[in-house]
Amino acid sequence: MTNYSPKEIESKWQAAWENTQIHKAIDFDNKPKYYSLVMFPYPSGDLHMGHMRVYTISDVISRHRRMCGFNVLNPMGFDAFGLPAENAAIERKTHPKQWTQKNIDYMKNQQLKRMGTSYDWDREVVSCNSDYYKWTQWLFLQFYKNKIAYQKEAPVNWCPKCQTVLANEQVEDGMCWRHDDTLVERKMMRQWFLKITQYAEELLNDLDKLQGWPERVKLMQKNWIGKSVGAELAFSIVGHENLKIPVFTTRPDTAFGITYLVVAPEYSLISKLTLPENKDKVEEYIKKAGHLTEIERLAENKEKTGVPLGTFAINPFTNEKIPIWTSDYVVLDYGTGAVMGVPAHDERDFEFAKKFNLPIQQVISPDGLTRNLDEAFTASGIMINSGSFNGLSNEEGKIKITEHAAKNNCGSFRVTYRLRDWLISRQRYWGAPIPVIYCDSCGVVAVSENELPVLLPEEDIEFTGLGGSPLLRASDWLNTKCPSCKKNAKRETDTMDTFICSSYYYLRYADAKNNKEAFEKKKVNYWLPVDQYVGGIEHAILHLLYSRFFTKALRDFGLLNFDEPFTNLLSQGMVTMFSPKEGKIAKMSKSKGNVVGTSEFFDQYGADAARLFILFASPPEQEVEWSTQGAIGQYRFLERVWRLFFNLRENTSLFLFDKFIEINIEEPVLKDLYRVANYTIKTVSEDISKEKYTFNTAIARMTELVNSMYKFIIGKTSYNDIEKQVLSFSITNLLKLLAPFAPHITEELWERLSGSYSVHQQKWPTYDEAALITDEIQLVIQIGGKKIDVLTTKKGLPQKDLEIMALNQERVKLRLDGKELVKVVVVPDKIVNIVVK
RNA sequence: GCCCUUGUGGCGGAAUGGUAGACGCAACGGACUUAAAAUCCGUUGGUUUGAACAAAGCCGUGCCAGUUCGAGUCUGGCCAAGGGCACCA
Repeated sequence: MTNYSPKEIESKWQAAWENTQIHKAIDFDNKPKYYSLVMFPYPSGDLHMGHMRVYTISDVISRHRRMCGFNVLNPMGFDAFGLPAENAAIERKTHPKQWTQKNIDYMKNQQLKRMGTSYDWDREVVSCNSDYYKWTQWLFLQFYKNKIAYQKEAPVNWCPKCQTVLANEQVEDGMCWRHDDTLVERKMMRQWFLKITQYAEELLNDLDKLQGWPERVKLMQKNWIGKSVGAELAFSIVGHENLKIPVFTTRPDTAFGITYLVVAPEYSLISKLTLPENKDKVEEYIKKAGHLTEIERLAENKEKTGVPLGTFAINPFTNEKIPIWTSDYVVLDYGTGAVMGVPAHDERDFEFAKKFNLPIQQVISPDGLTRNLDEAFTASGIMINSGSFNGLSNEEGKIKITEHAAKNNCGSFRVTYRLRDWLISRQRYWGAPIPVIYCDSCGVVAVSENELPVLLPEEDIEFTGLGGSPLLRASDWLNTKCPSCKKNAKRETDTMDTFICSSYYYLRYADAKNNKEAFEKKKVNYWLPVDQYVGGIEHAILHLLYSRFFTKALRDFGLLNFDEPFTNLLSQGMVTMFSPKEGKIAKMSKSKGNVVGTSEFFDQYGADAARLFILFASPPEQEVEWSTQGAIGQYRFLERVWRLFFNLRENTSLFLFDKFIEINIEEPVLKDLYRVANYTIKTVSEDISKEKYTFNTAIARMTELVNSMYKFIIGKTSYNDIEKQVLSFSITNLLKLLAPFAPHITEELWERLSGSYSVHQQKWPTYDEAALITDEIQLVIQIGGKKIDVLTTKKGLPQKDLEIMALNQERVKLRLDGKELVKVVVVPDKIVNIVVK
């Protein structure tokens, strides 16, 4: 017997798989297709055990589905544009491209392949290569043509560390998502946006179609989209007969209680609406508000501030003059950028009115009475002080008031979303250039499709990190001719958010080498949607929302035929470990100083053991704490499998055997082993299915089978024919069941067992239903629901017999003495519960 | 503040409303060995009675109620931890 040497066999089989191309996905194959996808990584340079998890989960699924007879697409690529490469360039004076390429080579060959993953590398995509970003740019042009990409001047989030603007989704608690210590600043800038809000309703509604998504992810998206139903009311302005201020409200029922209006400091009409004598104060206020960081503006207990503009509006319901104010508690890009102030029934308005002594008019009451309010009354109630609407419930009032406003031309029903348009320009070099040219005579002109790609200039670029994007100084590149009038013009220097690249990579995999189009429609419609997507919860909104939006927009452009890109989603939990820096268990990451590298462990114990541990230690959605001790435990399990195999081969001339045993097995211990083997096939198959994905219990069941086999063979050196069959059956099927989890050791043992290649091309086993039937059961006897005794009896006895048997047990009799028997509940073959008084 | 999720041994975690703690880690004991490591076989929730390595009892799934013959599992309330949103009108 040789020793189990993972290092040797793992590299041997990795080479064999590559040479024989057994993981190739075939376009339009006869077998049913299965698209298994894992979120492609950013090539940061070094994967650690924390990264292993997602690839392992996805690989187990891919390998299992192949054995089940699917034509599996399991691709891999790199999300290769982005800031770290550029920052590395600034620090180390290398080019971002070289840095990125070096990292990709290392991750691909030294890490992903060594883990035993089964990717079809022929379909690799690298988003920073021009044969990929050409299509990123082409898609941008489609968005532009369809008026979904547009420019606007807007208050944007600026990260001083990234030196660029960020999308809303990329700001967390007022901090940059990449720098949780860096406050995002607010700036007014002219920027490129994608009109994701046009799809808000569909993005929300189609969440219901995503039966295979975790509820929490759908809920997060729902909250992010943030639909509110209400009304828009328009207010005339005293002295400006042709102007109106529209406001959005969810409480039109409180219209009679409006005592003022507030507009955002950035509101476009603000200077027009400001009286000369208020001008200085208002301008000063606007300036101050503009300088606040997001966190200061949103601070929870921040006292309300604001100044009056001096002009008045008319409340169309009461015909009263109400003052117009500006305050930073109103944000420009939600609703209409203006709100109606109803202090009696809104906490924020109440606070504002108290501070500035504005009138408070109660119009909703729980009991119909008016009283002095100490705080805003925000609950439901009856309408009062509301003219002809008095006495209505406020819910009815919402409808009646809006209808009334519509009739009088000062309002309508309206729905608003919290979702904002996606800001996609970035003031950085290492991204796909936005294919647009600025011409003094023609204005904004799109680069024509046959001029693509707009290549990133690579020569003579200096990375200093100062003075904005290096593209601003690449004069040969920057200065160009206008596509329409041929006069001198300048290129757009902003590049695209890298989330654009990752919003369609899963489509490109279907046709990765196509140099004529982004993808052939037929191929995309064949492979997509993705059957199983695996990735981290951190993309619950970001990448997953953007990709859903892309799919819907591309469908509307006629490029594909489906509504949702990812049918099933598995959000795996993070890998944690004790961090000495934080003094607690934390997500494994370089910055927290708690990473465990892959190479050392692979060298000593093998990728198979690492894969098993990471799957075994907890269910996939939960966190898992890395423990090298625990992983060694799985290495020991593999050694046990290895030794068991050679022990049996020496003593029983083990052979490939996967037929069911038809004759009745007499020997009870052997019969039980056969039952356990079949039970293992059943449960592992269930645990690995998409309804469960409980790889931890699947591995536990296989461990139990191995333990049972050890118990069976202990002290035995010779075996009869039927024993040889049962043992061969158990080993043959164990190797197949274990193959997706531990692909190398099973391949090696399979070759030794069968002399053939490959275990990964075997059919997934089925189990012998008859073997699972036992003729004895454990009957539990309870008194008042508490376990008293357990009897082993024949299966299928009548209820009455079980009851008599239970009542005759000594331990039962002892306890029933002097008590009154109320009733006996019998669950056949399971339990007898005796109820006493 | 609003919404969601999770609370089970020393630890990670198992349990279609029916024997709580599968499987693994750690710990301990035995066999093998000159010895150690490795391996194989066991023990391991707490507690009480008992001379006992015999045997038996009681308690136990965050806390308090409820439904049920029976609750880790279902319902309501509370506590704690984690996550999402947040001056969104």
